[in-house]
Amino acid sequence: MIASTSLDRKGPSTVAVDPWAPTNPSTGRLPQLLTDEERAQLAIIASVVRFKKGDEIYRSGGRAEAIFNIVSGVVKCYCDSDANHIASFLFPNDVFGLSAEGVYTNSARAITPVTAYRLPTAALRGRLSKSAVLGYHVICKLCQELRQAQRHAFLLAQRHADAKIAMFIEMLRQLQVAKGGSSTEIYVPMDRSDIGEYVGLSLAAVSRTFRSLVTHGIIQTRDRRHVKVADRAAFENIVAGGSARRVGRRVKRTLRT
Amino acid sequence: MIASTSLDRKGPSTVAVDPWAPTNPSTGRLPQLLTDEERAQLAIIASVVRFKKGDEIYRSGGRAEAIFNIVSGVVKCYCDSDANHIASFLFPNDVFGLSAEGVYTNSARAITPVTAYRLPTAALRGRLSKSAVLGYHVICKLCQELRQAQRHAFLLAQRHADAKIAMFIEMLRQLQVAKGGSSTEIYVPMDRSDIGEYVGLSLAAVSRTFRSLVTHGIIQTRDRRHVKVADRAAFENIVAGGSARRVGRRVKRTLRT
DNA sequence: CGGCCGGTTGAGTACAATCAATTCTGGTGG
DNA sequence: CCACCAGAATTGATTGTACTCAACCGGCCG
Repeated sequence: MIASTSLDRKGPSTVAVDPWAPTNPSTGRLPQLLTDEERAQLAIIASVVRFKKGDEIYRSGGRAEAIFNIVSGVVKCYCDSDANHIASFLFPNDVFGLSAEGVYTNSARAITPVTAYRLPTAALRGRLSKSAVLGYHVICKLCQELRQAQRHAFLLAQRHADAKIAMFIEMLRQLQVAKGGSSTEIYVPMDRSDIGEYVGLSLAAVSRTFRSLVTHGIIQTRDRRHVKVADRAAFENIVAGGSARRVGRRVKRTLRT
Repeated sequence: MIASTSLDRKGPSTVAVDPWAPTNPSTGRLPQLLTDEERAQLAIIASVVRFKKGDEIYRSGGRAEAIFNIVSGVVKCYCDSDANHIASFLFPNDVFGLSAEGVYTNSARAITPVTAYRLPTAALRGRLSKSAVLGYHVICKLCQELRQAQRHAFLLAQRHADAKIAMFIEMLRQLQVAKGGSSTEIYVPMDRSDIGEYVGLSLAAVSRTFRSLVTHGIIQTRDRRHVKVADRAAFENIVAGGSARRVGRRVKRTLRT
């Protein structure tokens, strides 16, 4: 039950901005929230768990005995009712395991091999009742997730498929930049069907939209999991709500007719 | 700057469930989170503010110097970029004023007359750094808002207008029940256009969908702001993803053809 | 009384869902 | 190493739904 020290990690790790502290010009990268001290403290109550691609981590309605903090890999949280809607993708440094009244409110599954810290809720509550600083850091992280959920809702509210996909790609790009990765070639860890369930489109529509963006010269795809933005101006126009057709051919049909 | 005592309120007030404490069979009503002591403490740093219907409370990008806790009335939080998407409606006992790096991340406007506590962030941070218990209560409330945002995303991901509207009505009903109000006649404080911006439909589609639900006998409308669920079974079927057409006429076109 | 605002209704159109056929890709075993 | 297979992804054809544009209604206020 003690965190393995074979990982070159000091313990659970999260990144987020403080909601209230004004910062100098933001770099796009996010600072580590927890102090080394806190991470070491949390490591004591944490265990390290691994999941294979496709493994279920927990199921909606199950007793919520732990929350998780991702070390490496990608996880999806989804509603298994109805049309398997994906509520969020979670990446290294993210925390997941949202519950209410001791019961998980959604299901989670690894979409790549995953290594994570598992933090029993009982022990965590104990820490939280003692350390106001740790509580403050948790608040910062929750605010971050709340903003992320609102961005997701905004994405879902877009009417045009190309706007949804472009926003989704932009989201991945920003994540990658925040981690210090390349900002030109974007890695897409999830498959088309997961993307569809996240952005609210059918699998076929996702595929068509990618193709359309490519043929309009807005993005390039090296393979299914690597995307580059080719025409940044047009791309950002679409993210802001314009459609590929409008952009591609100078306001073709939308203003005429 | 001191909270007026003319209100019969003890101070800021929030309701939510503890994410981790297992509870006895949930009643649907939510418990007060804060102790009288905490509310009194917060009242010291809070001031009471009032807004008229339509007033802007803060604007996206403005310096976030306070968060708000609603005493009475309804507020909408929205992105003013693009197509005025509404991120959330906020009701009495709710908290709003989400920010990042000291700047509001969306705009807020009163859609009815509103009374609220205004809590300066500086003072609040001071409290949070001292009281782990208060921090824990804030965490509970944030988890609540996070679940709410995920429900919103789920609603937006629905493909059929009637499912969106039915889920929206159900959301209002649950809110009203949680406050101990009637569970039969549901009060709808916002106008059609706000509903459209929240559920991701055009004003016209919202209007049509209400009409369609009425003519199918699923709901009744006393006036624009009062709705009753007439056929609960059919209604819940729609909330679960079925369409009014399928329900109204025994799986008409969806399974045939 | 007239104008305005929120809302309703109608006609035509665009876009994504659906269903289905086909290709691509990565993995496995001969 | 290649043939093969299964699942993922693409593409095509058709249909349905919600958007757009536009006219119209009804209450409210000046």
